[in-house]
Amino acid sequence: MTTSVERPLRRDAERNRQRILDTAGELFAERGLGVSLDEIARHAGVGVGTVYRRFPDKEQLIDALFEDRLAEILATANASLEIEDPWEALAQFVERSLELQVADRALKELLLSTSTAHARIEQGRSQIQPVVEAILARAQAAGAVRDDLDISDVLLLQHAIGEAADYTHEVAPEAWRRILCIALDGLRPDRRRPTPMPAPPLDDEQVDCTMREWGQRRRR
Amino acid sequence: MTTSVERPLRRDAERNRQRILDTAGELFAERGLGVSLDEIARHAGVGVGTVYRRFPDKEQLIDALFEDRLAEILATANASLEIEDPWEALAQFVERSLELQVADRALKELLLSTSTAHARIEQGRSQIQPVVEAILARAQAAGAVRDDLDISDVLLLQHAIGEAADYTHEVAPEAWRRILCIALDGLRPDRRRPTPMPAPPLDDEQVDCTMREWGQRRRR
DNA sequence: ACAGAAATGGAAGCCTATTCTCCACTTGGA
DNA sequence: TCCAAGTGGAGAATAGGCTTCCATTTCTGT
Repeated sequence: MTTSVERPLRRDAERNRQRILDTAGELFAERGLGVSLDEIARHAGVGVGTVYRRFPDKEQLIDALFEDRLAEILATANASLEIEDPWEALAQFVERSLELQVADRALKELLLSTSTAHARIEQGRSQIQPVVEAILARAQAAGAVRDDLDISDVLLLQHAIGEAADYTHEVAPEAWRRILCIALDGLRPDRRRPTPMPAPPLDDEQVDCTMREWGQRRRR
Repeated sequence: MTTSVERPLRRDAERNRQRILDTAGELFAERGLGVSLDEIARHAGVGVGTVYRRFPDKEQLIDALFEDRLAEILATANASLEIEDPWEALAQFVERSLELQVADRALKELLLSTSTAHARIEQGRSQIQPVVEAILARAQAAGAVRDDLDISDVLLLQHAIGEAADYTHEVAPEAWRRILCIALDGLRPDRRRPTPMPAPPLDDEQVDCTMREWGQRRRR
């Protein structure tokens, strides 16, 4: 290998590299992995050429960015495993993990799809799975969750609720918590009263806005 | 108006028109409103020109197709309103409406977004809303549903579960029923036992396939 | 202060995909 | 038989993405 000696970047280059990483992080978070490199460059105040000089292609930029975001979810899962109440552990994990996904659209996309292009991210995900399994198993053993619940249901619920969050994101950024509340209530083996809703419902105008906004986004 | 006399189409033209409508219906159902007119023409075995001769643009083709599909949902809602048990009425409506949406991706897209381009469809949707409101109000009056539930939650739940259905569609087309089951259990004001799940969970391999497949679809 | 290596910007080339137009040709049916 | 109605599909127009290239600018060590 001729590139084995890593010579440090020139100071301005290092600054630009960081700028690109930061900007890409923000744009991906806001609008998903679809954002073009042209746009990232523009927002970062550099030329496209500069982006390509640092990151051979889009995939590698993404890898560089999201490795540690996945670690965050893993940490969340582990933290939940420490919570004494087995039900609280599960509920907290789902809620916290959804919060992260809602705050970062690209993270959600990476979490829910597999691609051979992102080996390192793939690996991050495979570390999370067993922890979630443990959280679920414990809750089930304690009789805190319906016992026909499967780990795949947890994944699907996250996808479903995450999508609802996207839907209302611009208009009522907390509305997804209502759906989560309903879903969590549905996970309990028995229940006397509904859990109080953590957010107000959408009014007619908000529903209108949401649908109009969604229509426009689709059209793009 | 010079076009007031509607002269009938030549027989071959009428046959082609129907072919286009049928094919478009199938393709839209399968892959959503994103399908191109070129593709519709190819599948219908006609030239693009023929499509444009019959339908000035894509919007009008869509309008022509989906007016009666919306009527179907309206009929479903009205039918549910006839059901004696107020809880069953709500549950059946949500389930049946989701079944229609799962079977037709384009229908789902139209149902959840607003666009000035589709006035007639817009109008169809506005007829459905009050019926759903009535179904919900009745269930609430009977104490069959948690009373902090709002009509907007029903919409959001449909969006969420419909999306989950899309996610697993290729691999486990019935999996969404599990999520619906959980959500419906979450809507009840109290509950001693979980409702039995209506479908088996996904196994590891199915989860893998789902995620891989989803990753590929996104990339397009 | 200067040489020269490193880094830069962004126009340009090259994709792929879409919607929609146009017209030489074919076909149905009075 | 004849001609208005109908047809197919090449291609214009538009849009948007990724990637390359190189004349120019900026840094850094001496």
